[in-house]
Amino acid sequence: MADKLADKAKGKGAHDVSAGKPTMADVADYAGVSTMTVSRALKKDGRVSEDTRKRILQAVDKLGYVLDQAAGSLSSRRTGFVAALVPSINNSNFSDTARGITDALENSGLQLLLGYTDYSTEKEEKLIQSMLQRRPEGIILTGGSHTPQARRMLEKSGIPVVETWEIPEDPIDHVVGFSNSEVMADLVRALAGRGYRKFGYIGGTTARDTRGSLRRAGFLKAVDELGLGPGRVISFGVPPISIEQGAQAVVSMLERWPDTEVVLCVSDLSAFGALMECQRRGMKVPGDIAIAGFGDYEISAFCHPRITTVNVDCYGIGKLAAGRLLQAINGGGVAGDELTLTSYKVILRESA
Amino acid sequence: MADKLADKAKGKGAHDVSAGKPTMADVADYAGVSTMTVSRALKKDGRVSEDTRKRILQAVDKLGYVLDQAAGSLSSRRTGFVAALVPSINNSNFSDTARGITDALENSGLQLLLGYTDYSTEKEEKLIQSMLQRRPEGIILTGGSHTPQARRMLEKSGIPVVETWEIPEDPIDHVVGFSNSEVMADLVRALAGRGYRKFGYIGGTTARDTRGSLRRAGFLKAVDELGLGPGRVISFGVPPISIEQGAQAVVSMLERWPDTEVVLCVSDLSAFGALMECQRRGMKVPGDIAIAGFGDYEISAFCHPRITTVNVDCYGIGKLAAGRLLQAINGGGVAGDELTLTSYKVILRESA
DNA sequence: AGTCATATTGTTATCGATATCAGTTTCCAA
DNA sequence: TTGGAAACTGATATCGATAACAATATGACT
Repeated sequence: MADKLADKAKGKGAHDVSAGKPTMADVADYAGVSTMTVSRALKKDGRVSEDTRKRILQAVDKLGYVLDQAAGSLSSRRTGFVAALVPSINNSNFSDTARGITDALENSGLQLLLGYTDYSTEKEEKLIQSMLQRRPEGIILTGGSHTPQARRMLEKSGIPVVETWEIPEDPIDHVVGFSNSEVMADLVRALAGRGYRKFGYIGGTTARDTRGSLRRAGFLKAVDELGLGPGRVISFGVPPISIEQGAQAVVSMLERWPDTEVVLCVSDLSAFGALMECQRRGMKVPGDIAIAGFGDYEISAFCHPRITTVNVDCYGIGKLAAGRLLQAINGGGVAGDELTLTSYKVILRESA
Repeated sequence: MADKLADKAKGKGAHDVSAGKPTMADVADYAGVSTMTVSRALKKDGRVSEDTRKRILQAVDKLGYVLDQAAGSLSSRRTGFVAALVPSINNSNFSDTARGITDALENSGLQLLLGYTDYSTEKEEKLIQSMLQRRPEGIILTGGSHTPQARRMLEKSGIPVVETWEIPEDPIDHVVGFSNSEVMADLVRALAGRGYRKFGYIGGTTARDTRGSLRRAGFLKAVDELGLGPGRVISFGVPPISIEQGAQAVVSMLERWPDTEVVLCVSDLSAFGALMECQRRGMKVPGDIAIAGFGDYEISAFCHPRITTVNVDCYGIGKLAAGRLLQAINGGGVAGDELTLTSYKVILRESA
């Protein structure tokens, strides 16, 4: 009733244009239609006559009206959000994936909620919880390791989930990724094919970076299968992997096993660090020692010598994952497989 | 009244737990309190007795309840969103800024909505429009160039705006940045101090990357002021700036002005490309030609030779911008200046 | 002319939380 | 004891949009 008084004060039905943000009701008043018609006019699919639509758009422009999606979400029960969690955005592999997701979402009307886990499942759990409060219509994760609580929340949420960048043993829902161990093993085989025999590996230690651990496992397995003795492994600290760590690790490698012929790195960044450190010490790459990376970062294609690596189509992972999510959200049932294997390619360049 | 019937059908007050997502009312029922008490219990500041809080949290856990922030936003009129637009996330300078923003927002309870403009003011305008529909409580932009429509929308929105990475002539609201031209000029002076006299510059052409244009302007101005004749400029295409462009541009530079002593680049990425290309051609850097970059990317500190550059504290820009935004959102009036100049530092290394 | 499909617009009832104000209880000082 | 502040808790009325269904107009077709 306070409302009625207010209305009276301003003149019945004449919503006050000057004060506060205009609402859809203001626009409706101004255009002489109901809010429902305004609502319809503002969506592309709305069935409204050209004439009234024009009138409404004029009113919108005149009043400077901006649709309030929070209100819309509540009543339509569709928030138009999609959540994606990546370990770090300060890593061009993952930012490429984020870009792929963004591009795939471009014309879907969905808004991306991006979060960084810092390679920590605990932080991932917290993020999942806070993301779910926004009622996203789907969620994209990196990797297959999650806390039990995180899994529970995701399962209960009832929204489609896409895990990326790995092939989890026990997937939650959809998967778009590749086998890190197998890809690394392929790289080992390719290099063995080039004649290298004494293999070294540089990578992180912790279980925190599961993809890194898988790559190391793939390295060890392949070296072993080729009968090239136990692989030589130098570990450094926790992710994020930096160039500097690669530089330090290659020094340790050379101290411990001076006759190492080729060093594979968990990431192009560490490979680059290793390469530069070798050059700084006057070593020839690949003459004195060969170096290979993982991830096909831009630098690897342009540094000197160019770095042998594996391209794992980071952008494509994001694009496919988001596409799969859209299918699951819109199409309801998904056609075909729940598992999408993404392509990868060993890229032999000059460094190994 | 339909409500009452429904209630009756299920048994008065006994919200159906098994079906659909539980709401706050379900939790309230289960815990034997009102929704208001549940609401209070779920915020840290809520004044609820320890006893009932525990009971409520148990109910939440039991029912697997997840707060719906869309509904909360509507009634509290606070969405808890902050929007940030960066030109590209696939550029470590801007992803560092994004990281700074994220970190500053960490414990504020605010959720970041991140968008990529691809260096286009048109796309920025579209993004601003769609972001505003989410009713963010503040917005962070990169750069000072915006479409008139974008400015209008921002001004009408009534939320605090922070422009970053530049000092706009006509700021919308708050600014956290530095003078791209002045910083580049400083770099020129520092290199002139090292004895270089014939200056070249590699950078983009378009007005699209205003920061790039400002840097070039600063270069030309400084070279001129030092009486070192007109600077030699090689332009390449539109952003994003790639390593490859730097490699190509340095070739053009050497063809056109073979006696160039030092080449400054709009970004470390192009500097790196130029450096590698020179090495590939057997040129000594800095012996035959010196190279400098801008932005202090990680590679510059580790490549061989290390690249002389300018650090512009990308992370700090993000952190300060978000801090400033928080002040404006919470504190209401902002203490002190609307303009925050961020620090920068010329870093002389081996390449120039 | 009458019937029915189509196009357009309106009415009503929520969506799920929180602000606000109003009770109720507790506890302590006088 | 008792008044009254402080601590809790609850009832009610929104917040601003949209779904679902209803109503009306328009026109085509038999």
